Amino acid sequence: MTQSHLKEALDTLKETGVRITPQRHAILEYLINSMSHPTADEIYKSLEGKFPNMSVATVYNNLRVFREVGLVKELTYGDASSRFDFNTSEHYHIICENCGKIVDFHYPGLDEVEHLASHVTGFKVKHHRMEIYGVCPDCAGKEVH
Amino acid sequence: MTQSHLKEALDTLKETGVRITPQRHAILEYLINSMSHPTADEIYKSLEGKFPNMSVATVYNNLRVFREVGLVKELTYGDASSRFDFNTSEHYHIICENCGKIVDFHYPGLDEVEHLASHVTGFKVKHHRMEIYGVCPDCAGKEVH
DNA sequence: TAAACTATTTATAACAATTATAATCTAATA
DNA sequence: TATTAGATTATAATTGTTATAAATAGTTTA
Repeated sequence: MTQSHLKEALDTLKETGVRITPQRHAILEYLINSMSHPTADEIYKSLEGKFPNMSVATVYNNLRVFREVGLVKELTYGDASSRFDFNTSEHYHIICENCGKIVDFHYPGLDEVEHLASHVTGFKVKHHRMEIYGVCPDCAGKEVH
Repeated sequence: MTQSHLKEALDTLKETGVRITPQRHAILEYLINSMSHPTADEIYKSLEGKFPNMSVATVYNNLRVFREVGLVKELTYGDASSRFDFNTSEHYHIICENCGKIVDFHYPGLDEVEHLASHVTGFKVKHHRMEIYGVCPDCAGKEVH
């Protein structure tokens, strides 16, 4: 499953004329295998064993490239740095306010809300994002008030 | 209406023991009257006529104070800086991808989604956020591809 | 009211995430 | 092989935000 995602992603790069470099391959692979929605810096640190000379700029550059061809989504929450999510099927995120964990949450999609918003505001609606906030089961026990 | 919002907000500050300084009064007033979901810097610039010596730090500090007592919501999108929204009734935002305009959009609230998310993930759900993206009527005509 | 204390503002420095720049390196093409 | 374009690296610059310390204003207590 992971392998097919990677294969498809590489095909997308070929189709859009983006060269597949070792760094790009590794960043993509890491993103696909990671369930943790990593920051650019986390990716950078995780790959420095494999690529001791890789620059942070390379990570940022390529995340931007991936985003531009639609392979990756950038998630911005209140905290300092963006998180990156390999763009598979449509899904939302639920975020723990205690430990920061981000968990995928699949839901049919809110077509109705999009339609209503379009009707009320006159916008040509393209897409939407939603996050749910709460406390995860792990933190629920040890929560401090 | 605006006036009553301001009055209520000042009451909230009194209740929570937060001093009402001229700067705080002005920042609150600006936020309430503004329909544009301003950044900290926009607030700072808008008030420099009234408070030539006010520091940017004051704006940030007080926006944090307001957020902590629930008067203000911080909105973080993909772009560089946070936007601040006076926290009246529950509403969502629809954002123009062309000009960046943010328009309020009222909707009943997605209790059902919160419940489902809670059920599926085991989180104790607190709240959620949603933004809709598209192209506003003003930009729809002159859109470039 | 005066003195002591606390909160707030200011000015400035520090910080951290991201982007820009220029040089180097790699790969593709002629 | 020579030329060119694209990608990476190292580093500097930028920007939004936060931390710090001194100055100021407001509140409380004697």
